[in-house]
Amino acid sequence: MESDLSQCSNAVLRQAMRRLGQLYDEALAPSGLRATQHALLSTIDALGAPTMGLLAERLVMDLSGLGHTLKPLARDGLIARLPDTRDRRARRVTLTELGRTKLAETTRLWRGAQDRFESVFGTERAADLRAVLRLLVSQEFHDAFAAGIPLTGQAG
Amino acid sequence: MESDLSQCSNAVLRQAMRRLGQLYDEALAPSGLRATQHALLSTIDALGAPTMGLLAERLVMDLSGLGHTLKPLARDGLIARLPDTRDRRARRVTLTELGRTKLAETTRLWRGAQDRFESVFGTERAADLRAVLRLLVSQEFHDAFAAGIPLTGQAG
DNA sequence: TTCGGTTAGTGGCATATGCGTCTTTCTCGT
DNA sequence: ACGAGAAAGACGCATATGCCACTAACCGAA
Repeated sequence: MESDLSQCSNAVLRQAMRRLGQLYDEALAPSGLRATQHALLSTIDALGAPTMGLLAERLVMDLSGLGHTLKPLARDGLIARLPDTRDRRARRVTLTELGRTKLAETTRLWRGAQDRFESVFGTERAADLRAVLRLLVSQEFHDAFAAGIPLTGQAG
Repeated sequence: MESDLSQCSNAVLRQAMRRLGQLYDEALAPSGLRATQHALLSTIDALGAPTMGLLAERLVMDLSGLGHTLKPLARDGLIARLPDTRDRRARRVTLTELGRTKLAETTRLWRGAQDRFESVFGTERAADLRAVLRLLVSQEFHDAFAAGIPLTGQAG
């Protein structure tokens, strides 16, 4: 029937997220951090000392949601929020020494899960999946959806 | 670099979920329900009067997580949890009259979002995406991942 | 029948996120 | 320089979920 969950892109995406999230979380468990937290630390590290806004944009997250998510990491001393000297409204998020150490640890564990996923699911299939998801996350798709105009046929 | 988020299947999947979830939620907003709640009602309806366990399995959710998620729906009178006469431990989840009415409403709104997504993202691309995600959610993949053995090359 | 192990749910605790509202700053146009 | 409106976060509130510990029921084997 048309209400079959497997036909709803959003529902299937959510199920997949729960499943894969569990696998990655399991792999990262020894570090005490979740996969989402590793992604957070990793992105902060990659951006240097991003403002909340930039970080939220990169993670495709709501600004306030990001704020909530960062709290446990700040509480545990893995990150710090420094005031921006240029714009006193802004906050620069940075990794602490402890945060950098933790990131090194979670990165090692993450790589294990990532490699395992690739080899089991198939390197090519995994790469294709990421490509399609990246398109889904892209600004082009977002704009196209808002306008109700089909995406121009770029590689997906 | 290898820690680039776009290279992490799990991270990209999560970003895509946030993005798509927002679009579907927006479409369902007039009903006052979230996309996740519509999926819940829809699945309950499709299964008739499933036990919590069966429902959780179908939704690829944790049993207790499902219990929490059902609370708002029960509070608002959209579903009811009836004791199973055969097994007094089990609970049968069913839609109330109000729940059925609400489901009809959300289904209409959901179809709008679904159609829009298909036409913008591309019918074929959307179908392919769902197929890959279904494979990711499948028991075969789960078992293969646990064993560390590559999936046999079925269509994906 | 009775005891031990298993199964179905519940509740507490914690993270993950979005929305709306409020405060503090910025930025401009005049 | 001043005031209106935009921009960056902070917070409370609510849903989404998972893990663990605990209780109530079931189910076989002895």
